[in-house]
Amino acid sequence: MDKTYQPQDIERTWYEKWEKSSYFAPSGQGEAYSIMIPPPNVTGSLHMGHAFQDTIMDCLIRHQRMLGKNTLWQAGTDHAGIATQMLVERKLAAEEGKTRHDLGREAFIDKIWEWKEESGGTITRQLRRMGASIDWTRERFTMDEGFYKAVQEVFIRLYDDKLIYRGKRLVNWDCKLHTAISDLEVENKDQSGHLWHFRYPLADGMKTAEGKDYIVVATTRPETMLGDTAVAVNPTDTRYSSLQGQFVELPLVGRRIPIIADDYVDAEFGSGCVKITPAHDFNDYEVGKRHQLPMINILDPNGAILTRAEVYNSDGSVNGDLDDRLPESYHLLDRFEARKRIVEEFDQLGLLEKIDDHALKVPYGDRSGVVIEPLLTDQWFVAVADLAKPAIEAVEQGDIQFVPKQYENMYFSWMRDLQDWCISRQLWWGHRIPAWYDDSGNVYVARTEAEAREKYQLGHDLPLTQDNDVLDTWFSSALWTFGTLGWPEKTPELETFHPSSVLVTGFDIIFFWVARMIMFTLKFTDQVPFKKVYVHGLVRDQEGQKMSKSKGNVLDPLDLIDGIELETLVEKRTGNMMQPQLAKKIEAQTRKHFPEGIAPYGTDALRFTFLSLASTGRDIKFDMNRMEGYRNFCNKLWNATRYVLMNTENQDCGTQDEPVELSLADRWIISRLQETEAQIAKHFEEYRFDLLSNALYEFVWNEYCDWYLELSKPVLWDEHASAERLRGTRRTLVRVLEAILRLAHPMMPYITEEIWQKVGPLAGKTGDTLMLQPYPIAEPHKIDSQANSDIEWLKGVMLAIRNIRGEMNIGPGKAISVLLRNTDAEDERRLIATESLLVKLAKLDSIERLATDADAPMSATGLVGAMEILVPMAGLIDKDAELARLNKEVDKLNKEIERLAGKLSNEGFVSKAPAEVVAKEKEKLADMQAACSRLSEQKASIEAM
RNA sequence: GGGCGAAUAGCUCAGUUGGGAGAGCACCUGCCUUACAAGCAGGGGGUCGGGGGUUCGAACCCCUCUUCGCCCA
Repeated sequence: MDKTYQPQDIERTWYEKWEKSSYFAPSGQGEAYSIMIPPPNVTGSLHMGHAFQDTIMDCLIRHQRMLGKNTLWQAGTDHAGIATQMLVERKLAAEEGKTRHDLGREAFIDKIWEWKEESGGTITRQLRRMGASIDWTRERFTMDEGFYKAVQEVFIRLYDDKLIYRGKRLVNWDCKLHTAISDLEVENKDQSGHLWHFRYPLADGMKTAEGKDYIVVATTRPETMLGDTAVAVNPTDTRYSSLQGQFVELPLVGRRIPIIADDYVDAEFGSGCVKITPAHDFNDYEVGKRHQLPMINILDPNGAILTRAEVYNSDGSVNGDLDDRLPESYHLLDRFEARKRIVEEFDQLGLLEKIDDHALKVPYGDRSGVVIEPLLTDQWFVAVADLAKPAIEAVEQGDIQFVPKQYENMYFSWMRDLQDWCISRQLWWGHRIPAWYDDSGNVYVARTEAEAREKYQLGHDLPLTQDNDVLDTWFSSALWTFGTLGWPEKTPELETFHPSSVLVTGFDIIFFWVARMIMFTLKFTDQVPFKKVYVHGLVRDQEGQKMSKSKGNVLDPLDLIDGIELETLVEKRTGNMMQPQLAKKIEAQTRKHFPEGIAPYGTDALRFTFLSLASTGRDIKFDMNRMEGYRNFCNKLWNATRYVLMNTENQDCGTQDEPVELSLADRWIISRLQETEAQIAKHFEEYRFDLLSNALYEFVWNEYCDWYLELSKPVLWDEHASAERLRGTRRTLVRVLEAILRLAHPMMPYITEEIWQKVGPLAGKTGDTLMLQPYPIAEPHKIDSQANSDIEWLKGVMLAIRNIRGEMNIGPGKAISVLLRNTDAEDERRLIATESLLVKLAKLDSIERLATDADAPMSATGLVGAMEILVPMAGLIDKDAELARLNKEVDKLNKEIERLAGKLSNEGFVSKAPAEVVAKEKEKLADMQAACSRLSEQKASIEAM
């Protein structure tokens, strides 16, 4: 083996071997355990969030596989409607100078498929590098034929059950992409804008309480006034009580609109009057519905002013009564141009009261980057009220449990205030809505046109055209757990692996995905989609910022695995940017954070880092220093193995269960292994990957390496040791290491597999791969509390001696003599058991006992319980150094004694605290007082010399 | 404005019915000791965001304020 751990040498070959050997596929034996990957975007590449999430899933699935479950981890990608369409459109424009309209719908979709075949697999290749033990033979894509069948089936059944309807509703409209988009795709940005205060003249000669012939409304979007259909005030606002039910004359358009009263209006804000534009604002839309106001749409799909407004009644039906004319000078004027012009015109008319600066949130499309307009359009909706009820109950009753539990509140709060879900998108790429229309606009929903004719008994000559829209990608994602297992067919996979065991996901998509999966899955399978939802935090950069391409702080997980030169990293981060003006800043930032580029850390170190960061918090700040620490941990494990192999290969390790004699150290490390196994099992149970990885780290480094390997040396290097004793130690060395490898495998699959190939056989294990070995389970009868306390005592003695060496500057090479005083029977017993170990590990010339009252030569002193450890100072140290050291100790003890004495002299504590707590404190105080007086005596005697 | 979350060592974070403040990294000192300098040994460092309350006892429970983050209006 190399002297240092070199991850790049071992990773690739193992993954290929595992995959080729079908180790990832379900075993077909045992209880089923399944995880469905949250499908990443087919256009995407692996980012830190994926890598984090996939590490957790892989850790879970490998653990369950080793526990003997019939495990399925199924992966796939979603078709990402907008993202994919845009990507291929850009490519088409760049390469052929064409738009999708030049090609037509079918040819364009063919182009997308071509692109998908060539480039769609990036992320799955990257997943392999992460070591993800996915059953690739069952990889799914939301646009697969079989999956489309499930999507259609769900749509048709929901429609037939009246849970899907089509209607004219207000949606988030992207004026550049010409489609409705979901709330998830809208990014609200803080911006400083203005609040324009307009005077609206009162009709019919009415006057306000103050005698004015107008009222003032304030708006952040003046252009929408062309579509106003009311002015609202708070019903309790006495300033306007006489005006409720009266009318204003809407300037520029001359429309007569009512003054209504509604609680929605905040009397304290502005003038207390609000203009109501139901067709262009979500709040106004609700107000309009409450008051049966007409809705007047003034914008076209580009966000320009229409030549004629579209007027609807509050139920969405066409209103032919109201005047639909718009001022001619605004026709086809862009919304922002119109805004300017309207403000000017109000000013000229003397109707502009004032302009205030105003901070507001402006919605932007996250793909297009343009301001989103609420727009009245014909869209398909899912009526979610009936679906939500069982979905809420499933969580209330515990059929689905969130981990951590607090996220259930987040889920409930959203589910109890649910809006109907707009599922149609005006795109070409996606699942086309299975609905047909005749010339008079009647809707027929069926799988095919032929089926529609049959189902609705339509004549062959009735012309039908299919709906042009496609479904929201989340609509298909909501079927992911059962749609990918073959539903609506009753497949064996569906029978075995549904419901899935756990969903691993970020809290940011609880609403958009998790909740919808629960609703749809319950509706169509009468099963929950998953029994648990493990919700993890979001990965952020070292400054706590969200990682995003425009901020230039993204890290590619593969660069952390393979390493990357600084210049390449800078180029990667600043090349091909949406906002090139940020490049300089990003370059500087990158050079500051990664002055040397990034070293190759390997997959296992990256995975271990993710796991150790997976606590219950919402933010995960990724810290390169921690990853370096865990790379070092891999190296530690590597080198511990080298030591074990050097001392066991081609030697008698008791593989055939020959008789052995186990030393105290052997019994101790076996005992601690059981405790560690129990701890790890508990942490797995509770999804505490941070505590889990920490428990492993602690055991491997601080116990196995720091103590057990050292304690094994005196045995293995002892020429007089018996065969049983040598065998016992060798067997323990390899067996414990082999157990460590199995314990660690779900976290660090590569290094453990590589090492296990050598260590496994020495521990008597057979099998081609560590992956399929049984996971270690604690055996409580092997917990040896006496061995534990004896070794703790030994550590105490070692620590006392090392402390004296360290502080007295006695080099590690220099052997010293030790005197022991005030030993009790237990100390004596332990001394006999460990003397040879102490002599070798602490590098001692001799250990001698002194009678309890005997005088000692001038010595440095340490305490283990009541036992004094004296290191004679002759020729070694100066008096002052030892006195300083003792003073420090005595001061520390005195502080603690003062605190405890105070506590125990408190009447309240002694009478009210539990008796065992009081007894413990008393004992502690007595021990410390004893220790303090011993050290003080020692101080006095040194001073006297 | 409403809701949620966070604030513990220089940094990143643990801290499980309330009972002696921890880890890793960084720092200081000494060591190339035959597994490992990506290491070993020893050491220093915290008013647990501020204030108030409950309690014999609070990092932990309650109230309040401050700062930061996210979601919603």
